[in-house]
Order: sequence, then structure tokens, then C-alpha cells
Amino acid sequence: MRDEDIDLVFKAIAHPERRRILTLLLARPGQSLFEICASSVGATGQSLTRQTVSQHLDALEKAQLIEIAWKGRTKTHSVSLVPLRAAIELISESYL
Amino acid sequence: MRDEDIDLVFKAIAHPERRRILTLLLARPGQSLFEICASSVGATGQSLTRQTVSQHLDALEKAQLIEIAWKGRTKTHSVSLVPLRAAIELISESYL
DNA sequence: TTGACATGCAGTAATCTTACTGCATAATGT
DNA sequence: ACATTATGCAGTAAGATTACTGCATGTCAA
Repeated sequence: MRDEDIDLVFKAIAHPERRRILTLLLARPGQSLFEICASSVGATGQSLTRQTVSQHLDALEKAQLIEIAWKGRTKTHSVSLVPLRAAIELISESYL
Repeated sequence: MRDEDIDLVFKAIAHPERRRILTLLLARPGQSLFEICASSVGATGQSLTRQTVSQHLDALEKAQLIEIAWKGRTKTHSVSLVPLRAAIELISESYL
């Protein structure tokens, strides 16, 4: 695991909306962007726009924390905990 | 532990220079800003300026990952692993 | 084939981050 | 008293982040 990958993983989980998305997808994997939007509530209590949620999903995808599967015309998202485990493992070895 | 504190912790460790500083301070606690600077090497191989390192230390301090002790006129830095353990604990409970 | 639906891409504005330079302040030692 | 040393604060410039609006593209189903 490269240094930049660790950066991506920790940056990804350093935002409450993205942690919320992870929790959501763990509870029910394979959700589409629109489904995730439906249950998105921003810091102010307002729900975020589709594009904003999409950008958060991009961040999670870049960190390889979510896996994509196309079901027809809908893109479904599920959590992959492998990079998170690896990053925490590295931190634990180094610091804990 | 508040949501914003978790953000701070993960943002703090999401930068290689700050992880380097943590490693450095774990190996030898109680180092001053100048000592940390002396062994700082940036991404390009160049060493970072005192002020840049100071800002990284601020980020770590805000995340409560380092503890400060004044010895005369020098400010000494040591790692506190408590918030890191707490944050990882929370992540582990939620996702792993 | 057309309407509805799902995603993608471009662009923008406000804010944050990360590096820097320069100057100020305060304490120590000679 | 004065030079040295250590930190602090202000400001700046480039780039990233985070939210948004609007439009384009592609696919399914009636």
C-alpha cells in the first residue's frame, strides 16, 4: 500500500458525509446514487444535491473504499473494507 | 468524541509529513520545533521551512495528537495516542 | 420512438490547505 | 546591554475541497 493510498483512505473517512455514506452502504449494499441521495442529510439538516453526493462517492471510489457494479443503467455502490483495514493496520503497527 | 474531532484526527494523519512527525516524536518524545525541522524532508527531498512544519504541528495539536510542554523557552512536543486510539476504535466499531 | 430516469461532465464561488517570506516578540547567555 | 536562539503572527499565492447550477449523454420501458 503506497503512501498516497493511505492519504486517500484517511482523507476519505475524514468527512462526516462520507462516513455516513459508508454506514448507509454497509447496512444495505448495492445502492444507487439516487438512493444514497434520498437518505442524505447535510450538516445544516438540508439534503445534499445529487452532484455533491456524487463527488463524495468519487472520493470514496478513489480511495477504493467502495466497489461499483452496473445493474442495467444504474450504478450500484457497495463498501469494500479491505483498504480501510490495510490503512488502519499500518497505523496500528506504526503508532499503537 | 464529537464528529468534528474525528474529522480532525483523520485529516491530521492523512498527510505523509504529519505521519512522519508522529513517527519521529514516538521514537524520541519531547522534541522542539527546530529539532523536528532538522529531520524534516519534504516530498521533493527538500527540507520544509520552520513555519511549514509549525503549521503541521498545529494540525496535529488541534487533533490533540501531540502534547505540549514548555521547557524554559523551548516548546517540546510529544505524541498522545489517546485520540487516535479512540478514532480508530470508533471506525472499527462502525465498519470493521 | 419518445418520455422518463440515471449518470456524466463542465464550470463556478467560497472556503480550506499547503507551502512560502518576512517581521515581531521573548528568553538565554556572555 | 546585546547577539543569539526559539517561537509567534501576518500575509500571500497556488492548488485542493466542497458545495452548487446547468447541460449532455445514454438506457429502459411503454
